[in-house]
Amino acid sequence: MGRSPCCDESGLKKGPWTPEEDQKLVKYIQKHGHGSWRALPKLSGLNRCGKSCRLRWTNYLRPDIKRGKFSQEEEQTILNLHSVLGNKWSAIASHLPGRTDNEIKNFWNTHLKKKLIQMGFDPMTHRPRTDIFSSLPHLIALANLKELIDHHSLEEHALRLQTEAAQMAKLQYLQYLLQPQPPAASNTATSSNNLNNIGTLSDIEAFNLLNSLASLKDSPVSSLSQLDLPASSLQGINDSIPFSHLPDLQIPCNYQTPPTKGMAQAPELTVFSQGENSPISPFHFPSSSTPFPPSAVPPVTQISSMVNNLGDASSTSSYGEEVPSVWHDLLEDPMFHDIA
DNA sequence: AAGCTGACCAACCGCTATGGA
DNA sequence: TTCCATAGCGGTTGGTCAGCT
Repeated sequence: MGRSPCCDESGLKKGPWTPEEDQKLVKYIQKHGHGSWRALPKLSGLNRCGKSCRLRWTNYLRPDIKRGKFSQEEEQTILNLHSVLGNKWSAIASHLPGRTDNEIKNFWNTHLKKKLIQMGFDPMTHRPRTDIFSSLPHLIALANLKELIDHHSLEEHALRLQTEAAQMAKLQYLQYLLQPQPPAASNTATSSNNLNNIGTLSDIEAFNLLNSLASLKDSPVSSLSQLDLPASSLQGINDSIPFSHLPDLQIPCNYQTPPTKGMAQAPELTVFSQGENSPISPFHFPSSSTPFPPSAVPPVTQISSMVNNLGDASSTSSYGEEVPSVWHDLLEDPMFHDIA
């Protein structure tokens, strides 16, 4: 079966568009609409294939396209939506008026993805990257890290903290989405929760978020019921979503959220390690400097930077423990560099 | 000044989905 | 139901430009 060639047909121009071509296309569409893209090039006098015309129009010439740098809010929205939707660029673009999927995709690939990687996150899962720890068994054997093990396996602890923080971030974000909005902050939309704050997050997308959270059920302790979610807030999503059939969400740590008072103040989150009575760290989420609503990113960066600082033997991390000096020795070892 | 490198982004490629005959 | 044309989407490529050596 032959796919009809697009621009390979004889004589059709490819490559960058000239201002004259742009003008022809815009003039034609303004006068006649695009109608059939296949027929458009002939009718408008363009020596291009219809697909090329369509892309040029939708990605560049459309009058409602917003150009220029992405704002902080847009960046945050992209991060939030990507953590839920993945590489569904058109779905993400539908929440950012004036931005095209192509533009968002480019922005992601050239900026946001790198940012996440630099901060130690897997840009696809928005979770801490574990690959940097994959050589740990070698390193432990290499450096005889009894001291580190005595320190309650700091690196494992840090890794666990990262994972927990990522999971909590998602829960926090879900909780944020479902919070009832104070009347003053609400707009005219019928929904009464913060789903409005990222445009119109669809029911399906909210459901996907819930499902992604439901996958975190490996360890005991917390459940959805521990979230500060008034039953009425769930109505804002969709009555047809069978919440009662969702698996009970299991989070591998305790966490407490003081009752939130509308949107004015971000909830403070204190992390408790499983089975322990005191907080495992002075770790509050979100920190005063992190943007709100949070994506999966902000809280974890604190721990990530702490892990990155492990090589500095004299530093005391936000974790509150002195970094074992053995890390310093380890990093000095030439074999470490071979592995790394 | 020339060459190199990396960032950026418009455009293309190829696949899937959709709708009409 | 099948086939085909078209639209839409996400991944990739390649040209341009700025900064650095």
